[in-house]
Amino acid sequence: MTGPAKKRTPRQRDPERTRAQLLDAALHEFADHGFHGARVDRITRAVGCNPRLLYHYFGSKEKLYIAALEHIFADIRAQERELDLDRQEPVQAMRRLVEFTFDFFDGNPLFVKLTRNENLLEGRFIAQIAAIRTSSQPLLEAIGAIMARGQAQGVFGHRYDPLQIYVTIVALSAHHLNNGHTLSAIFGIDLLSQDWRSARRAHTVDLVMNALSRGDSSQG
Amino acid sequence: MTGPAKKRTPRQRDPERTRAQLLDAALHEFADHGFHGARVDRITRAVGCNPRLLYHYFGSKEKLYIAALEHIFADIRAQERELDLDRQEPVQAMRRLVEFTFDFFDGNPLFVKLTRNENLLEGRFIAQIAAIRTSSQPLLEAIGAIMARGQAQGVFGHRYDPLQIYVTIVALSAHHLNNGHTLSAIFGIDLLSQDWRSARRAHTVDLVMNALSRGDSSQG
DNA sequence: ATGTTAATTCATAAAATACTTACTTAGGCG
DNA sequence: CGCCTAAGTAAGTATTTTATGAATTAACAT
Repeated sequence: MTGPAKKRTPRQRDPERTRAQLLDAALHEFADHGFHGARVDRITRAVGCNPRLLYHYFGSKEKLYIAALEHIFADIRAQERELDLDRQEPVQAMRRLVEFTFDFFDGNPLFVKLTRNENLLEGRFIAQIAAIRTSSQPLLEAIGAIMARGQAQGVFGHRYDPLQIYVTIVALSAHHLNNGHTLSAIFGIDLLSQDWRSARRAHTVDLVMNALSRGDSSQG
Repeated sequence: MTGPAKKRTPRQRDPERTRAQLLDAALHEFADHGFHGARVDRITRAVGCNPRLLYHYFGSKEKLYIAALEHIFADIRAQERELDLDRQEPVQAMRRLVEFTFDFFDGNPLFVKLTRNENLLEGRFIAQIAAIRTSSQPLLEAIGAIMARGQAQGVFGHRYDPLQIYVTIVALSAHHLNNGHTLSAIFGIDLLSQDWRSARRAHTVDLVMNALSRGDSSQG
């Protein structure tokens, strides 16, 4: 019976929450400014805590960055696992993968931005994250399996390298997000508008399905 | 002792050369580290000149960055103009455009890197470069013309939006360069190796031509 | 209640970093 | 020759930014 002792103010003494808030703020800061442009100070101010805390929980700016990177990559793994591609017909499975991939990038600007920055750094930190490789191997195998089944059934034509196909899907899904600002400036059309992105989605699905299909099926 | 007075070291008093060296060093520095990560000090040390000179010629780090961006974008314009797409048969013209685009990105890592960083900055500076929009309009028109001719001749099928097609070409050509480090780390395969890039080239040409063609022509 | 440990704050050290002020020298031109 | 401007140098400085050392406060088991 601790009766009135229960009155703990919610913000006080909540390490997990503080840590989570710091990580979330870091995610946004690194996404918006890159590793070098990110300011530790801005992160702590966004959370409303002391700079000292950041070092208490994460040790350094680098380690915080790595934690953020790891966190965001864990997300895509989780979502990919729900896809359940093996139980569907090849054509439908492939269409579903393409749509999922497109929508994932479209709906996760943080992922897109952090990945871009990590590539600017030549992948210096992603290599330090264990279990990043193992997570995506099943995906490649799933793609290979879909293609093999499709070929056996005669609905798919020439068999491409699964990795090429996956890179193609990602490329078509994400390039306009990765390079939206320069492309928009160059062509005077907003590639990041909802309209353009919707059109891009249809185009992406179209292209991939067209590439895999036998070629004598779909022409209108 | 004015005898050896002729000993003017070649680096002295050569403004054009110094300026060009600064710009070139800046190009590499900004490409390798991004705007925020770039160090003015490193640039001047690479040239072997005094920091003051950089400000003498360019005014500020920002203006130097803009100058570098402008410089690298001037390159692609010049090369694009040589393509001469209107005089070739549609299929060949399109193939040539795809190959050129692929090879351009493949051979210009500086362009790829600077573009990536400019997108990280949300295109803050590219908008300030006049005449960047006008330069790429002819390209879109050329693509539209090729597609119209191809359709009229019956060698191309359904007509896509030229901008979608161009973004597709660029996406397939550049995504593995833009995201090579993360993709390589994830899949455990070096996407930046010469072998993989060669395979990617064939794949890119294949996909684009396949997308445009009527679909009943090429299947082996 | 009390001693221990973890969480938090304060104050600031220490290192980079973009940019300047003040000066020197080179070389074209009358 | 001697002036004048542009090119170049030497040596800062003001400011920002990462990172800590030590004091303070809350939580919790005993």
